[in-house]
Amino acid sequence: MEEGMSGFYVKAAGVRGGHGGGDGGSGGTKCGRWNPTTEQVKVLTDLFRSGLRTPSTDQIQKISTQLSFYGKIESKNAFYWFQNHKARERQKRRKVSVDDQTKEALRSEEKISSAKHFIPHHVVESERVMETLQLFPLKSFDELAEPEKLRLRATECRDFAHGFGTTMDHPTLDLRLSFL
Amino acid sequence: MEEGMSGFYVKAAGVRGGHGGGDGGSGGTKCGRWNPTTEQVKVLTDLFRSGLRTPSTDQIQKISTQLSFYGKIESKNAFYWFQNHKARERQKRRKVSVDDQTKEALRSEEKISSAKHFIPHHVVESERVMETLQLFPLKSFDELAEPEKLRLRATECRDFAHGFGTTMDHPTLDLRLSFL
DNA sequence: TGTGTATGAATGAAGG
DNA sequence: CCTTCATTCATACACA
Repeated sequence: MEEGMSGFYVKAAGVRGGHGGGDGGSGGTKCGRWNPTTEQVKVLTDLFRSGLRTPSTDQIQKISTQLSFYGKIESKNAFYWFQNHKARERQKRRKVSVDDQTKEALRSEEKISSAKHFIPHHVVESERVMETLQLFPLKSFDELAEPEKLRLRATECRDFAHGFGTTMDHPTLDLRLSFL
Repeated sequence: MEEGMSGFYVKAAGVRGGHGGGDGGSGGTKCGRWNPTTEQVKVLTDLFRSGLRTPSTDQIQKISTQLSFYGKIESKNAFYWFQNHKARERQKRRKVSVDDQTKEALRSEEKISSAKHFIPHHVVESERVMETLQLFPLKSFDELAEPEKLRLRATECRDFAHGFGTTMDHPTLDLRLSFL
Protein backbone atom coordinates (compact mmCIF):
# COMPACT_ATOMS: atom_id res chain seq x y z
CA MET A 1 0.00 0.00 0.00
CA GLU A 2 1.41 3.17 -1.00
CA GLU A 3 -0.56 5.30 1.12
CA GLY A 4 1.29 6.90 3.74
CA MET A 5 1.37 10.34 2.78
CA SER A 6 3.53 13.19 2.71
CA GLY A 7 2.96 16.71 3.13
CA PHE A 8 5.08 19.01 1.38
CA TYR A 9 5.92 22.39 0.78
CA VAL A 10 6.65 24.45 -2.09
CA LYS A 11 8.71 27.44 -2.10
CA ALA A 12 6.86 29.35 -4.64
CA ALA A 13 9.14 30.41 -7.29
CA GLY A 14 6.90 31.83 -9.78
CA VAL A 15 8.62 32.41 -12.97
CA ARG A 16 9.60 29.09 -14.20
CA GLY A 17 11.36 29.14 -17.31
CA GLY A 18 13.35 31.99 -17.51
CA HIS A 19 15.93 31.35 -19.96
CA GLY A 20 14.02 32.72 -22.77
CA GLY A 21 13.00 35.92 -21.62
CA GLY A 22 13.27 38.66 -19.31
CA ASP A 23 14.25 37.97 -15.87
CA GLY A 24 15.28 34.57 -16.66
CA GLY A 25 17.38 33.01 -14.34
CA SER A 26 19.53 35.67 -13.84
CA GLY A 27 19.66 36.57 -10.99
CA GLY A 28 21.19 37.15 -8.16
CA THR A 29 21.12 34.65 -5.46
CA LYS A 30 21.76 31.41 -6.99
CA CYS A 31 21.70 29.47 -3.89
CA GLY A 32 18.36 28.11 -4.53
CA ARG A 33 19.29 24.55 -4.71
CA TRP A 34 20.08 22.11 -2.00
CA ASN A 35 23.16 20.10 -2.53
CA PRO A 36 23.13 16.96 -0.46
CA THR A 37 26.32 15.71 1.06
CA THR A 38 27.36 12.16 0.49
CA GLU A 39 26.34 11.23 3.97
CA GLN A 40 22.93 12.64 3.45
CA VAL A 41 22.54 10.81 0.22
CA LYS A 42 23.64 7.64 1.84
CA VAL A 43 21.13 7.87 4.59
CA LEU A 44 18.39 8.71 2.18
CA THR A 45 19.34 5.89 -0.07
CA ASP A 46 19.43 3.50 2.83
CA LEU A 47 16.00 4.53 3.84
CA PHE A 48 14.77 4.14 0.34
CA ARG A 49 16.28 0.76 -0.01
CA SER A 50 14.76 -0.20 3.26
CA GLY A 51 11.50 0.23 1.57
CA LEU A 52 10.58 3.72 2.47
CA ARG A 53 9.00 5.26 -0.50
CA THR A 54 6.70 7.97 0.60
CA PRO A 55 7.54 9.06 4.09
CA SER A 56 4.90 10.78 6.07
CA THR A 57 5.27 14.31 7.16
CA ASP A 58 6.50 13.13 10.48
CA GLN A 59 9.10 10.98 8.98
CA ILE A 60 10.21 13.66 6.64
CA GLN A 61 10.64 15.89 9.56
CA LYS A 62 12.66 13.39 11.50
CA ILE A 63 14.74 12.49 8.56
CA SER A 64 15.64 16.02 7.79
CA THR A 65 16.42 16.66 11.38
CA GLN A 66 18.85 13.83 11.35
CA LEU A 67 20.29 14.84 8.08
CA SER A 68 20.83 18.35 9.21
CA PHE A 69 23.65 16.99 11.23
CA TYR A 70 25.55 16.33 8.08
CA GLY A 71 24.82 19.59 6.52
CA LYS A 72 22.20 22.08 5.70
CA ILE A 73 18.87 20.68 4.73
CA GLU A 74 15.26 21.55 4.90
CA SER A 75 12.33 19.28 5.17
CA LYS A 76 11.25 19.95 1.69
CA ASN A 77 14.55 18.75 0.39
CA ALA A 78 13.99 15.36 1.90
CA PHE A 79 10.51 15.38 0.57
CA TYR A 80 11.59 16.18 -2.92
CA TRP A 81 14.35 13.66 -2.71
CA PHE A 82 11.92 10.88 -2.11
CA GLN A 83 9.52 12.09 -4.68
CA ASN A 84 12.17 12.32 -7.30
CA HIS A 85 13.89 9.14 -6.41
CA LYS A 86 10.75 7.16 -6.53
CA ALA A 87 9.59 8.76 -9.71
CA ARG A 88 12.86 8.24 -11.43
CA GLU A 89 13.15 4.73 -10.32
CA ARG A 90 9.86 4.13 -11.88
CA GLN A 91 10.63 6.14 -14.92
CA LYS A 92 13.67 4.08 -15.59
CA ARG A 93 11.76 0.95 -14.98
CA ARG A 94 9.24 1.91 -17.48
CA LYS A 95 11.78 2.98 -19.97
CA VAL A 96 13.73 -0.19 -19.67
CA SER A 97 10.74 -2.37 -20.02
CA VAL A 98 9.64 -0.46 -23.00
CA ASP A 99 13.02 -0.55 -24.51
CA ASP A 100 13.41 -4.20 -23.78
CA GLN A 101 10.22 -5.66 -24.93
CA THR A 102 8.50 -2.98 -26.75
CA LYS A 103 7.99 -4.66 -30.03
CA GLU A 104 7.21 -7.93 -28.44
CA ALA A 105 4.85 -6.42 -26.00
CA LEU A 106 2.19 -6.53 -28.61
CA ARG A 107 1.84 -10.20 -27.98
CA SER A 108 -0.65 -9.59 -25.32
CA GLU A 109 -3.08 -6.85 -25.60
CA GLU A 110 -2.69 -5.93 -22.05
CA LYS A 111 -1.05 -7.71 -19.27
CA ILE A 112 0.31 -5.02 -17.23
CA SER A 113 0.79 -6.98 -14.15
CA SER A 114 1.90 -5.17 -11.14
CA ALA A 115 1.61 -1.68 -12.30
CA LYS A 116 -1.62 -0.07 -11.76
CA HIS A 117 -0.69 3.37 -12.73
CA PHE A 118 1.24 2.38 -15.70
CA ILE A 119 -1.96 2.08 -17.46
CA PRO A 120 -3.71 5.12 -18.49
CA HIS A 121 -6.86 4.70 -16.52
CA HIS A 122 -9.11 7.09 -18.14
CA VAL A 123 -7.15 6.92 -21.26
CA VAL A 124 -8.10 8.85 -24.20
CA GLU A 125 -11.20 7.47 -25.55
CA SER A 126 -11.94 11.00 -26.24
CA GLU A 127 -11.64 12.02 -29.83
CA ARG A 128 -14.74 10.12 -30.60
CA VAL A 129 -16.88 11.53 -27.92
CA MET A 130 -17.72 14.56 -29.84
CA GLU A 131 -19.88 12.54 -32.09
CA THR A 132 -23.04 13.31 -30.36
CA LEU A 133 -23.06 16.64 -28.81
CA GLN A 134 -24.66 16.91 -25.53
CA LEU A 135 -27.63 18.84 -26.47
CA PHE A 136 -29.07 18.53 -23.12
CA PRO A 137 -26.84 18.87 -20.21
CA LEU A 138 -28.69 16.76 -17.78
CA LYS A 139 -27.78 19.17 -15.15
CA SER A 140 -27.49 22.62 -16.43
CA PHE A 141 -23.81 22.54 -16.08
CA ASP A 142 -23.91 25.16 -13.48
CA GLU A 143 -24.56 22.71 -10.81
CA LEU A 144 -21.44 20.77 -10.98
CA ALA A 145 -18.31 22.14 -9.62
CA GLU A 146 -15.82 19.37 -9.86
CA PRO A 147 -13.72 18.65 -12.82
CA GLU A 148 -15.89 15.69 -13.31
CA LYS A 149 -17.93 18.07 -15.22
CA LEU A 150 -15.45 20.60 -16.12
CA ARG A 151 -13.37 17.87 -17.50
CA LEU A 152 -14.97 17.95 -20.82
CA ARG A 153 -13.77 15.48 -23.31
CA ALA A 154 -13.30 18.42 -25.48
CA THR A 155 -9.89 18.61 -24.07
CA GLU A 156 -8.33 18.65 -27.38
CA CYS A 157 -5.17 20.28 -28.21
CA ARG A 158 -6.29 23.11 -30.32
CA ASP A 159 -4.12 25.50 -28.61
CA PHE A 160 -2.14 28.52 -29.45
CA ALA A 161 -3.08 30.48 -32.42
CA HIS A 162 -4.53 33.18 -30.38
CA GLY A 163 -3.54 35.54 -32.98
CA PHE A 164 -2.07 38.13 -30.77
CA GLY A 165 0.06 35.92 -28.73
CA THR A 166 2.84 38.26 -28.25
CA THR A 167 2.71 40.14 -25.10
CA MET A 168 -0.11 42.41 -25.54
CA ASP A 169 0.78 44.00 -22.35
CA HIS A 170 -2.04 43.58 -20.04
CA PRO A 171 -5.11 44.80 -21.72
CA THR A 172 -7.17 45.80 -18.84
CA LEU A 173 -5.50 44.94 -15.69
CA ASP A 174 -7.68 47.22 -13.74
CA LEU A 175 -10.90 45.69 -14.66
CA ARG A 176 -9.69 42.23 -14.90
CA LEU A 177 -11.40 41.20 -11.78
CA SER A 178 -14.60 42.88 -12.57
CA PHE A 179 -15.97 40.06 -14.54
CA LEU A 180 -16.83 38.09 -11.52
CA MET B 1 17.80 27.58 -28.05
CA GLU B 2 16.00 25.01 -29.97
CA GLU B 3 15.67 26.40 -33.37
CA GLY B 4 16.82 23.21 -34.84
CA MET B 5 13.46 21.92 -35.74
CA SER B 6 10.75 23.21 -37.86
CA GLY B 7 10.50 26.82 -38.03
CA PHE B 8 7.48 27.03 -35.96
CA TYR B 9 7.81 27.06 -32.33
CA VAL B 10 5.33 29.60 -31.37
CA LYS B 11 6.34 31.00 -28.17
CA ALA B 12 3.84 33.60 -27.39
CA ALA B 13 6.48 36.00 -26.40
CA GLY B 14 5.85 36.85 -22.86
CA VAL B 15 4.84 33.38 -22.03
CA ARG B 16 6.47 32.04 -19.03
CA GLY B 17 9.75 30.82 -20.05
CA GLY B 18 8.72 28.66 -22.83
CA HIS B 19 9.51 25.43 -21.20
CA GLY B 20 7.85 24.15 -24.12
CA GLY B 21 11.05 23.44 -25.63
CA GLY B 22 9.90 19.97 -25.88
CA ASP B 23 6.81 20.76 -27.71
CA GLY B 24 8.65 21.29 -30.81
CA GLY B 25 10.10 18.49 -32.69
CA SER B 26 7.96 15.50 -32.27
CA GLY B 27 4.40 15.54 -33.14
CA GLY B 28 4.36 19.19 -33.38
CA THR B 29 1.88 20.48 -30.91
CA LYS B 30 2.40 19.15 -27.54
CA CYS B 31 -0.86 19.39 -25.83
CA GLY B 32 -0.41 17.30 -22.86
CA ARG B 33 -0.60 19.93 -20.31
CA TRP B 34 -1.80 23.42 -19.88
CA ASN B 35 0.96 25.90 -19.64
CA PRO B 36 -0.32 29.15 -18.27
CA THR B 37 0.99 32.34 -19.64
CA THR B 38 2.36 34.92 -17.31
CA GLU B 39 -0.71 37.00 -17.71
CA GLN B 40 -2.91 34.13 -16.81
CA VAL B 41 -0.85 33.38 -13.78
CA LYS B 42 -0.98 36.95 -12.75
CA VAL B 43 -4.70 37.15 -12.93
CA LEU B 44 -5.12 33.92 -11.07
CA THR B 45 -2.70 35.01 -8.45
CA ASP B 46 -4.46 38.28 -8.06
CA LEU B 47 -7.71 36.53 -7.55
CA PHE B 48 -6.16 34.25 -5.05
CA ARG B 49 -4.58 37.08 -3.22
CA SER B 50 -7.87 38.80 -3.17
CA GLY B 51 -9.09 35.98 -1.09
CA LEU B 52 -10.65 33.70 -3.59
CA ARG B 53 -9.86 30.20 -2.66
CA THR B 54 -12.57 27.98 -3.92
CA PRO B 55 -14.35 29.55 -6.81
CA SER B 56 -17.72 28.22 -7.72
CA THR B 57 -18.36 26.67 -11.03
CA ASP B 58 -19.72 29.95 -12.15
CA GLN B 59 -16.65 31.79 -11.28
CA ILE B 60 -14.47 29.14 -12.78
CA GLN B 61 -16.29 29.57 -16.00
CA LYS B 62 -15.96 33.28 -15.98
CA ILE B 63 -12.40 33.22 -14.98
CA SER B 64 -11.41 30.82 -17.66
CA THR B 65 -13.31 32.80 -20.18
CA GLN B 66 -11.34 35.84 -19.26
CA LEU B 67 -8.13 33.98 -19.20
CA SER B 68 -8.74 32.52 -22.58
CA PHE B 69 -8.01 35.91 -23.91
CA TYR B 70 -4.43 35.48 -22.91
CA GLY B 71 -4.10 32.02 -24.21
CA LYS B 72 -5.56 28.60 -24.30
CA ILE B 73 -7.21 27.48 -21.17
CA GLU B 74 -10.01 25.25 -20.09
CA SER B 75 -12.21 25.45 -17.09
CA LYS B 76 -10.62 22.53 -15.46
CA ASN B 77 -7.28 24.25 -15.63
CA ALA B 78 -8.53 27.11 -13.58
CA PHE B 79 -10.20 24.72 -11.27
CA TYR B 80 -7.03 22.74 -10.72
CA TRP B 81 -5.02 25.85 -10.38
CA PHE B 82 -7.01 26.95 -7.41
CA GLN B 83 -7.00 23.55 -5.90
CA ASN B 84 -3.29 23.25 -6.17
CA HIS B 85 -2.48 26.72 -5.19
CA LYS B 86 -4.55 26.53 -2.10
CA ALA B 87 -3.25 23.16 -1.11
CA ARG B 88 0.33 24.10 -1.66
CA GLU B 89 0.03 27.30 0.16
CA ARG B 90 -1.16 25.36 3.11
CA GLN B 91 1.43 22.70 2.80
CA LYS B 92 4.14 25.24 2.53
CA ARG B 93 2.89 26.87 5.63
CA ARG B 94 2.83 23.63 7.45
CA LYS B 95 6.25 22.68 6.35
CA VAL B 96 7.81 25.92 7.20
CA SER B 97 6.58 25.76 10.70
CA VAL B 98 7.90 22.29 11.03
CA ASP B 99 11.13 23.37 9.59
CA ASP B 100 11.39 25.95 12.24
CA GLN B 101 10.83 23.33 14.78
CA THR B 102 13.58 21.29 13.32
CA LYS B 103 16.15 23.74 14.36
CA GLU B 104 14.67 23.96 17.76
CA ALA B 105 14.72 20.27 18.07
CA LEU B 106 18.31 20.15 17.14
CA ARG B 107 19.32 22.62 19.70
CA SER B 108 17.56 20.83 22.42
CA GLU B 109 18.65 17.46 21.37
CA GLU B 110 19.58 16.57 24.87
CA LYS B 111 16.30 17.24 26.44
CA ILE B 112 14.38 15.31 23.96
CA SER B 113 15.75 12.16 25.32
CA SER B 114 12.78 11.65 27.46
CA ALA B 115 10.30 13.78 25.76
CA LYS B 116 8.60 12.14 22.90
CA HIS B 117 6.40 14.83 21.73
CA PHE B 118 8.80 17.55 21.24
CA ILE B 119 7.80 17.07 17.75
CA PRO B 120 5.44 19.69 16.81
CA HIS B 121 2.34 18.95 15.16
CA HIS B 122 0.86 22.26 15.78
CA VAL B 123 0.51 23.55 12.43
CA VAL B 124 -0.02 27.16 12.09
CA GLU B 125 -3.58 26.77 11.11
CA SER B 126 -6.08 29.42 11.53
CA GLU B 127 -6.02 31.86 8.85
CA ARG B 128 -9.62 31.91 8.04
CA VAL B 129 -9.70 33.11 4.59
CA MET B 130 -12.96 33.84 3.07
CA GLU B 131 -14.20 30.79 1.41
CA THR B 132 -16.18 32.27 -1.32
CA LEU B 133 -16.25 35.91 -1.03
CA GLN B 134 -18.03 38.20 -3.30
CA LEU B 135 -14.83 39.41 -4.72
CA PHE B 136 -14.22 42.50 -6.56
CA PRO B 137 -11.82 43.93 -4.19
CA LEU B 138 -9.38 44.61 -6.89
CA LYS B 139 -6.80 45.50 -4.38
CA SER B 140 -7.59 44.82 -0.84
CA PHE B 141 -4.44 43.43 0.49
CA ASP B 142 -2.22 45.21 -1.83
CA GLU B 143 1.03 43.46 -1.78
CA LEU B 144 0.31 40.64 0.44
CA ALA B 145 3.35 38.61 -0.12
CA GLU B 146 4.43 38.19 -3.62
CA PRO B 147 5.71 34.70 -3.74
CA GLU B 148 7.73 35.47 -6.76
CA LYS B 149 9.89 37.93 -5.01
CA LEU B 150 9.57 36.84 -1.49
CA ARG B 151 12.15 34.23 -1.39
CA LEU B 152 12.51 32.39 1.82
CA ARG B 153 15.47 33.56 3.63
CA ALA B 154 15.99 30.34 5.38
CA THR B 155 17.44 28.65 2.41
CA GLU B 156 20.83 29.94 1.89
CA CYS B 157 23.52 28.47 -0.16
CA ARG B 158 24.93 25.19 0.65
CA ASP B 159 27.67 26.40 2.85
CA PHE B 160 27.20 23.75 5.44
CA ALA B 161 30.36 24.58 7.19
CA HIS B 162 29.98 22.01 9.78
CA GLY B 163 33.05 22.33 11.83
CA PHE B 164 33.98 18.71 12.07
CA GLY B 165 34.14 18.07 8.41
CA THR B 166 36.96 15.75 7.77
CA THR B 167 37.20 14.45 11.21
CA MET B 168 33.68 13.36 11.52
CA ASP B 169 33.42 11.34 8.43
CA HIS B 170 30.43 9.22 9.08
CA PRO B 171 29.67 9.64 12.72
CA THR B 172 27.19 7.04 13.50
CA LEU B 173 25.97 5.48 10.41
CA ASP B 174 24.77 2.48 12.23
CA LEU B 175 22.17 4.05 14.33
CA ARG B 176 21.06 6.51 11.83
CA LEU B 177 17.96 4.74 10.89
CA SER B 178 16.81 4.14 14.36
CA PHE B 179 15.03 7.38 14.63
CA LEU B 180 12.19 6.35 12.50
C1' DT C 1 35.84 24.86 -22.21
C1' DG C 2 31.40 23.48 -24.11
C1' DT C 3 28.08 19.49 -23.91
C1' DG C 4 25.62 15.66 -21.76
C1' DT C 5 23.76 13.67 -17.64
C1' DA C 6 21.99 13.44 -12.94
C1' DT C 7 18.99 15.45 -9.94
C1' DG C 8 16.75 19.30 -7.23
C1' DA C 9 12.55 21.98 -7.61
C1' DA C 10 8.07 23.17 -9.29
C1' DT C 11 3.54 22.40 -10.70
C1' DG C 12 -0.29 20.54 -13.65
C1' DA C 13 -3.37 16.72 -13.23
C1' DA C 14 -5.71 13.05 -10.87
C1' DG C 15 -7.38 9.62 -7.59
C1' DG C 16 -9.59 8.64 -3.40
C1' DC D 1 -9.65 18.38 0.83
C1' DC D 2 -5.42 15.47 0.91
C1' DT D 3 -1.93 12.79 -1.21
C1' DT D 4 0.40 11.12 -5.15
C1' DC D 5 1.95 10.79 -10.12
C1' DA D 6 3.99 12.70 -14.23
C1' DT D 7 6.43 16.02 -16.68
C1' DT D 8 9.14 19.66 -17.09
C1' DC D 9 12.43 23.38 -15.87
C1' DA D 10 16.93 24.56 -13.99
C1' DT D 11 21.31 23.58 -12.49
C1' DA D 12 25.34 21.16 -10.46
C1' DC D 13 28.72 18.17 -12.10
C1' DA D 14 31.29 15.01 -15.04
C1' DC D 15 33.47 14.10 -19.20
C1' DA D 16 36.22 14.42 -23.35
